Amino acid sequence: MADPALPRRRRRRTAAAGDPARVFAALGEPARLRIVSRLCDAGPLSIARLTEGARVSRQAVTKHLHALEQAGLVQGGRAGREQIWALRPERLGDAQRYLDRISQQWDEALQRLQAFVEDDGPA
Amino acid sequence: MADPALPRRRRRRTAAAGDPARVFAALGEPARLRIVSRLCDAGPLSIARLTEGARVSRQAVTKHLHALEQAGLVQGGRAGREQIWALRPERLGDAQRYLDRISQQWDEALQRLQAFVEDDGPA
DNA sequence: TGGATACGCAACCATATGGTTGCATATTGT
DNA sequence: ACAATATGCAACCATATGGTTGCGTATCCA
Repeated sequence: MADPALPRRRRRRTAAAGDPARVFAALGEPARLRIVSRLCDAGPLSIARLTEGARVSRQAVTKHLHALEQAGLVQGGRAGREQIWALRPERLGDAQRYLDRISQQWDEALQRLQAFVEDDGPA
Repeated sequence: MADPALPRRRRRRTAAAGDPARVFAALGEPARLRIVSRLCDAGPLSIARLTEGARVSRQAVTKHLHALEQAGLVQGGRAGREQIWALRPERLGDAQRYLDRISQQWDEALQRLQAFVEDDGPA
């Protein structure tokens, strides 16, 4: 990590890996999804910087950041008088893998259906 | 702006592909995520069948199904006195691709950071 | 036909959620 | 020290959300 603002690993109170709904819920709010997106391609940003691009107040942004933190998607740390928030891509990976898994289940279900049709279907 | 001269696009009640937050919000409710998961590996199910596995009332399940429909994740149809709901995997694919995209942005940001460190960093 | 099954609709309720404003605190820089 | 900046905290508010119950309707089947 190049950013000295990021504190040491603080793994508390964040969503467990086996809680995909929490991550999806966090991403399900347009303002929050935007924050995640911005952190994704701009790197760690302060609350003030994040508020610049948003249409809501600083406090609203702060609340969203806390929600994202609860979901394990972002992590914050202080740098002087600023609080810097950074993306934490692990949970995004979790969400991806979850979608992959149920998509695969869907494909398997389709295959089972095909097998059933071939077996029992119209002669 | 929609030019009135252009052929009108089919207006859908369901979420547009470019509305990932809506899909994530739909998946962000544990009960709904469970419904999606069940439809994924069990195939189309009636409301009664879906209610069997749920801890909430049939009406709650119905509401969730409507929410999922709004997000474009499921589609319902009648079969006699039953209403059958089926998964609609396209939106899941959209969500997957969205996560892929921002994950990739994150990777590119990391690479930019590395390039910056190599260029300007401690000699 | 009549009962059982499957569902839709509407009203209602408690809480969660997203947003705001006001004010206090800490940090920076002159 | 002082003003400006960046943030935290708490109260407050309107609406959305998830859940329930009650009741009416359609369909299946004996």
